[in-house]
Amino acid sequence: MKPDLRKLQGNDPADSYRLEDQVGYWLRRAYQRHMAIFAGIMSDLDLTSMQFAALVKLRELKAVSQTELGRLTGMDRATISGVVARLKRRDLVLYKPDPLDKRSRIIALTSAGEALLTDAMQRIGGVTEQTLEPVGAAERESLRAILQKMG
Amino acid sequence: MKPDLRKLQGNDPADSYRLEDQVGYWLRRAYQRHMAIFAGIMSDLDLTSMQFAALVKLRELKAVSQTELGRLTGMDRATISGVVARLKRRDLVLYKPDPLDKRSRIIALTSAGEALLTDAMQRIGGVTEQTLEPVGAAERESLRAILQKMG
DNA sequence: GCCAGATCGTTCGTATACGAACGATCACCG
DNA sequence: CGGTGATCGTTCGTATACGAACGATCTGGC
Repeated sequence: MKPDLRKLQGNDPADSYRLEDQVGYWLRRAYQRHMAIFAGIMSDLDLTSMQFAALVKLRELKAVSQTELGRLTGMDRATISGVVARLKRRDLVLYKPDPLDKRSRIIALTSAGEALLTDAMQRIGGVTEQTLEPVGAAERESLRAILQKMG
Repeated sequence: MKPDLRKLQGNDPADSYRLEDQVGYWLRRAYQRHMAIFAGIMSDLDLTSMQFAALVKLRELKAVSQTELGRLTGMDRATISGVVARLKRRDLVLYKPDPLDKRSRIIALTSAGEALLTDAMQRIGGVTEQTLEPVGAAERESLRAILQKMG
């Protein structure tokens, strides 16, 4: 039975490799779904998850250099540069010179930024809830523990 | 004790929100690290993980329409369009007309594509191993189960 | 046989992501 | 003090990612 058209002597690891069995694929899928949920819930605020992350960090720290803000939110210098520029264009953040370092640029929230963030903050629980909806409480804790080890 | 400068009546959910506690953040970090590992191991092949995913699916299915290839690898029409175009430019895939549907474009591996994929396939185990290195065997299975539910 | 609606792939616009090279500045060491 | 190496932010080039609008084609129903 099961004639199986694949070569019988298939010792090539390639033969049994399936995209659907790979960690990277699972991570990507889950992250992609999370992003879609975020975008859906925040759509009328016109705020991406990276912009949100930057605003959250700014609210916590009041003022940080651009590169440090990138480091804290997991974006490299080139990436945070664009994210901050777009927030600045909408007057959600402002630039201040660093008196101690002429190279550095200090970023801070504007009141418009705080207001938008307050709004977003009220919905972020829904994003988490929808993202984790298929996952039980005990599993959520496992997930946290494992992903934190991996990051 | 603990004078805590924050408002004492702080019932605002915003006050306790920390980026580092969010699922989206963990997922992003883990995925980012995985991508860096992939890029490092495959660097001399000049192959991204999305290009790899496309080649893997093509090897499995021999020939698929472009949009279907995107669906199977988790890329939308606009994204797979660029990925396939870059593979075509390097002659790793070829285009064939679909005799049953003039709108459709069938994609298939070239021998160069197969050769490159064989090479990549020999290293992919290392990518998985490094990605999951901090995670024990039992946890790997938990991770798979949870992420699959979430995707 | 024809038309309305779905689907195929493209293109545009926008937003990450990140390596590399760059000029400006800083920090430290001798 | 002077120089060397590190760091700050920018810019360029490339690769995803995805919504939206588009022309071409297909499909089902009448």
